[in-house]
Amino acid sequence: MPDPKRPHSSVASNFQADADRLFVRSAARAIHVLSAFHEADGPLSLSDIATKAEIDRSAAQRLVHTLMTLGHIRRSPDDRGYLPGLRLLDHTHDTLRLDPVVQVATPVILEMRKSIAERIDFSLYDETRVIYALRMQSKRETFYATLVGHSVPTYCTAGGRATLCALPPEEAREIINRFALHSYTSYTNVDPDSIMNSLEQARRDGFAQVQNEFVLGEVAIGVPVVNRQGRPLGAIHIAGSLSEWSAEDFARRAAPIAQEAARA
Amino acid sequence: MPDPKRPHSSVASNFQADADRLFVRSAARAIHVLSAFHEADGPLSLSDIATKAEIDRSAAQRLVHTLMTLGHIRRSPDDRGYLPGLRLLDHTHDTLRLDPVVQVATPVILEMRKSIAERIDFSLYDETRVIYALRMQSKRETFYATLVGHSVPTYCTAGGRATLCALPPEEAREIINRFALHSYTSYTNVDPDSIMNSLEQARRDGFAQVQNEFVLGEVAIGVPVVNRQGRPLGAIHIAGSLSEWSAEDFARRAAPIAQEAARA
DNA sequence: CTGAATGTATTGCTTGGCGATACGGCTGTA
DNA sequence: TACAGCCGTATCGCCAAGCAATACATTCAG
Repeated sequence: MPDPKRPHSSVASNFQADADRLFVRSAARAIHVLSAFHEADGPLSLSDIATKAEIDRSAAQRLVHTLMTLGHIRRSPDDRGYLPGLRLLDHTHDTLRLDPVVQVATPVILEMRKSIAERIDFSLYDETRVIYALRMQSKRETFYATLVGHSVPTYCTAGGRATLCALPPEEAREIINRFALHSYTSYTNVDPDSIMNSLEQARRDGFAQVQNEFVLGEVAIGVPVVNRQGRPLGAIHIAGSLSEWSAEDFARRAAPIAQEAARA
Repeated sequence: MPDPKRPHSSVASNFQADADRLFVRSAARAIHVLSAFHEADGPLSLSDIATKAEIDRSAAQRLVHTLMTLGHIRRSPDDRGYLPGLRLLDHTHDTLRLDPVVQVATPVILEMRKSIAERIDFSLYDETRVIYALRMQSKRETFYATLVGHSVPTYCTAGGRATLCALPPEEAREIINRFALHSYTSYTNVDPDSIMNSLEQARRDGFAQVQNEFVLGEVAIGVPVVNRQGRPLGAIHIAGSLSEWSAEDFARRAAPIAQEAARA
């Protein structure tokens, strides 16, 4: 029962099911502060951060102060708000460098690049999305979503479908259902049954192919990378432009390369 | 005066000059836990983390537990320790995507790639080091230090010297002195005066050139990217192999391209 | 000039986090 | 096969670290 003397109700226990005696709230709040930038498209003020992290301004002040002294947050160059700090990139490096999948994938991807000039990526599986971890750009790169750490949905991308098709169908379905399916282009497939069919097809072919569903004018094929038990760890994918390739030619050319790479 | 009843002396206030009433120790500790992986070369156990983060096992347990529920730490695939979690890559993406320097550098770098086939990188200045933020690999890439977030010293790399030469000499000197100068190769220049001379040279030429000092067989040139006040923000650098280029040819070829790019 | 932002600083109360300790399960070895 | 030494996990009582509220100096827009 809430203590009437408490100035504010403790209803919002600030995330995390209560009575987890090992959960350190301040630590989680610090992470929430950093995560506030996920929904940002420019520098954030203290109040912005407080809102997005769902804490009060005081907490935001303390946490931002702390994270700033550690280099994980900095003021924006024009002194008009806060930005993620460069020290975060050190953790990036650790994450990639220590990831066993990335470790073995790196030389293979570098080798692949010799056989095909298109854009090659390696991404890691994270349930409803895959996260770009290694990127080899092609000569003609237009948009700038070419950053490491970029993540895309599993249900409508070649790399994503590749990982899903390595799962038991019921698990894949569960993940697709969990998603708020969204039409990125007029070609995006948002029907769960139809997506399941694509997975079935990909399982037969040994690779997933997607055209126009996420980015218009793009054709991509993806091959899953699985562990010993057959569970997906990530995917290798190759993307090309539909103005240069027919879908069939692209698959014929790229799929064997990716498949061979995935075998290693 | 220390209370004799306190079971352990509070001498070690766990980093951070005391009496900073805004400093949230638990938040800092969480970051220290993540930073423990900087000195790791494989999965870490709880005790490893405790040691490297300079906290006790209990604290490590609580913090790791918390960070794990947030996806910033995970168990290693073979269940033999902890690794940095994939959620950290989301912060990577934010850091790069929101960085104003990266924002303007990206299209320029992508454009550059059309004119030269060697390895092109863009890195951000962080005092004693520069951190790789954008990477365009060349065809023949051998080692796998090709990851985003990788950082290298300022004093003996082309990108680093480029940023230093944009600083007032006394500041550059101060940063060089702060460094434990280390010979990466037998060619590494570890004499502060001599490094200062290289900076002077780079200032005259408009670009910094380094051969063999950090990686044997490699020649690289770097051009600083500065803000309106002339302070360094980062550097564009191009690296090639000494087996294919003479130092002079490489500079003649690469420097103008990089300089033009830096101007934007 | 005013009103609403910004970032910064202070304070007293209390609960969240602390550190010690214990435990069961592996693994390697003596 | 016993044992020593790790591992990760779980519990508990105490108290200072962290909390929320509040106040304030600046800056900027209207």
